[in-house]
Amino acid sequence: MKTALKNLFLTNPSKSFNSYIQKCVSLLKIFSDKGLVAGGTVFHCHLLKNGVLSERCIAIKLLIMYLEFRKLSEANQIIKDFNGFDLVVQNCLIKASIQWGNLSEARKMFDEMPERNDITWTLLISGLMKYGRLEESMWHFERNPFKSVVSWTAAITGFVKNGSSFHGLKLFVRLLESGVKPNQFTFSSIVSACIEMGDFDLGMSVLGLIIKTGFENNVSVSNSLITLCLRMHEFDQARRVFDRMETRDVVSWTAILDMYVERGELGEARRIFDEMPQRNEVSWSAIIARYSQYGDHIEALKLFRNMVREGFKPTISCFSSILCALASLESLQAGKNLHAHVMKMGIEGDLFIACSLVDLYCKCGETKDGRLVFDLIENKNVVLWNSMIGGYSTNGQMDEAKYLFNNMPARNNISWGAFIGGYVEYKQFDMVFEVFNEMLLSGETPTKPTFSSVLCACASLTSLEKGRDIHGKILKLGFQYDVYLGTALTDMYAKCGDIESSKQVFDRMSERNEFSWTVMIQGLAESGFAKESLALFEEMKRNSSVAPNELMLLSVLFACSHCGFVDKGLEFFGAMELEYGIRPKGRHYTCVVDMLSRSGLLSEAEELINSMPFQPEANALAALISGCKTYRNEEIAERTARKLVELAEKNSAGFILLSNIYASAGRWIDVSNMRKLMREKGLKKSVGFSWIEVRSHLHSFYSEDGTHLKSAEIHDILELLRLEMTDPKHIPTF
DNA sequence: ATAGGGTTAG
Repeated sequence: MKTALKNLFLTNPSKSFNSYIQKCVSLLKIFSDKGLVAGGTVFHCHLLKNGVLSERCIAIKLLIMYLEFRKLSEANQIIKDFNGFDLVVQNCLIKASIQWGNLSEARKMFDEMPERNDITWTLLISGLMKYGRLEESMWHFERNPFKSVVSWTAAITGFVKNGSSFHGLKLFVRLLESGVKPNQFTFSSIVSACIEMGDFDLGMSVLGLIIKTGFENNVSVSNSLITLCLRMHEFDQARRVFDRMETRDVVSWTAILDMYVERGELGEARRIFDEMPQRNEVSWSAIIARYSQYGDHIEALKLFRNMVREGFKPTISCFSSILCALASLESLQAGKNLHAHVMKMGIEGDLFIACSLVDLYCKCGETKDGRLVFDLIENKNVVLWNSMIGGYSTNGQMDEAKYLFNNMPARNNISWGAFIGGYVEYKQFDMVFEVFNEMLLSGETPTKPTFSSVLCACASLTSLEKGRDIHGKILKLGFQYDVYLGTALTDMYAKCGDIESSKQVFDRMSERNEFSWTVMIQGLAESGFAKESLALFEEMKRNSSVAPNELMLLSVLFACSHCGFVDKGLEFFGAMELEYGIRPKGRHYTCVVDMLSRSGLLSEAEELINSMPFQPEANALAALISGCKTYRNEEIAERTARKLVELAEKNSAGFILLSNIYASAGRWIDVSNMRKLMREKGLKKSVGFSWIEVRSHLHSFYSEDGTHLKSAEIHDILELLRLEMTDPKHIPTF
């Protein structure tokens, strides 16, 4: 930009007029492409001063610039000065109307034009396609007297971008039959169609045609071919295409960068990124998006800062990646700052941005602000609806989620999944299965994450029957087990007590992550297979790159405790911080206290409690008291009980345990005192409930009675049964 | 005027 300006001022308009005009034209294009409103306006004055506004090409470029800036009055002024509407000016206006989404205006202008050229027709055809009006577009295409490659390509591209690749291909065949020669744009589009249809073989036969017509060395065609190979996971082939290219542009580099990212080789990708001969905002977006997708949000933010520092203007996709990173980090303040920035740029109406913003606010627990963003968007798409429903779901606002779900104009399987996920997270399992069944009845196919959340519900209910049923459905759909689904199945079987099936699923998984190992180790430990659990933990340390985590160590300690491996347990406990860098939490202490108390090491257990850097869990004290009971140690029991009373002042868990201990000792007066005290303090025991399944419908019963619809009837029947059992002479009267 | 790389929801 700077050099272009300097260059211009060195040119004398009176001496080399043509070169001067050409430089002005290219500068105007820069102003309008980069959206430099102020610079463009000043440059307008400069042109006025030099008296070159009457030059046709200058006036047109100026008009295009003002249309780009949406400065309508300035644009109209230029049209007036230039003496009205010729074909080129009208084409510019049609293009602007389409860009601003005013299709009816574009149609009106088109219909009223006295003459039209190929560009006019193509503008309308591609414009209609852009807004999904396929039939209307084709109607014009068929009537277009100038069927050039460009209009053919516009129509083909329109089909591909609207997900009708097959129609695009049919049109391509017609193009070949008509004798018009396809160009590099056409081929790029056709390769995209193959990608969209997932048809690698078809892509390869198109490649034959590309070579035959001599386009194989074209940069953009090669770039699409790289993407074709990437999508089909033919990474070596992709690299071969890249290596064969004579010239590569920033797109080629970005595509190959993405290949390494896709293979999970982020280090190699970063190396390529750092060594790329040229970068643009898309290459930046690509690497930033991937860092965020791989969970390194901090690095993504650092890269974003570097990008801005190097003077690149972040694109919409880049903003949405960063907003997504901020959502994952739950940094509300930074998110709000970026929101302000987005508003300043005037892109808050973009659907990608809006979705990310809704997600950001909801992940930070601010569903109201999320809703504000949601309500401001006029043309909502499914994704936006789903974001909002998902936001309410994760925040437990199921009534709001339900209302939106019932009133959305169009649902897809992700909407169902988002809605069901909320019920899973907030443990309303009867609703989970009700909605899930409704989903199946509606003919929607659940996605993998939906299956895994429903499996999680089965695990929580320990409903093996339902779990197996879901497993069957997954098999029937022919889903490949991915890590998430495999882990969910492993967990479900383990929690439902079918440890054999659990092990089977785990053994068959081709890829295992931290969660997979955790659920299996935990499953074995909690099902009483302590030795196997410990062995698996050792195997993981030996054979995988997964590092031990808090939950695994809890399972390992649990296993040691239940196997009576006191020494081994203490060894693991000691190694937690030193070897694995995990600071023991309350749960770990409780587990070790329990282990010591079970084996009669009461004073060691008491010592451990006293040495804790923070408040012990009430359960730890209860475990010790229970040990004292087994090994008859009144002294420690008394001291510990006093601590429990102290603790009970602060939380309800302590109260409940204490009253349970009193109850098991038969001290009913103390029990009733505790209950009274709890009521006075407003402490509430979390509600207990149980459930049964009748004809695949789930009935829940809460400890506060009367929540079941047929509660009264059930009690009547119970009374009948009781009578029958206690009074042999009683004859039931049905 | 037409094309290729990056972006949102569970």
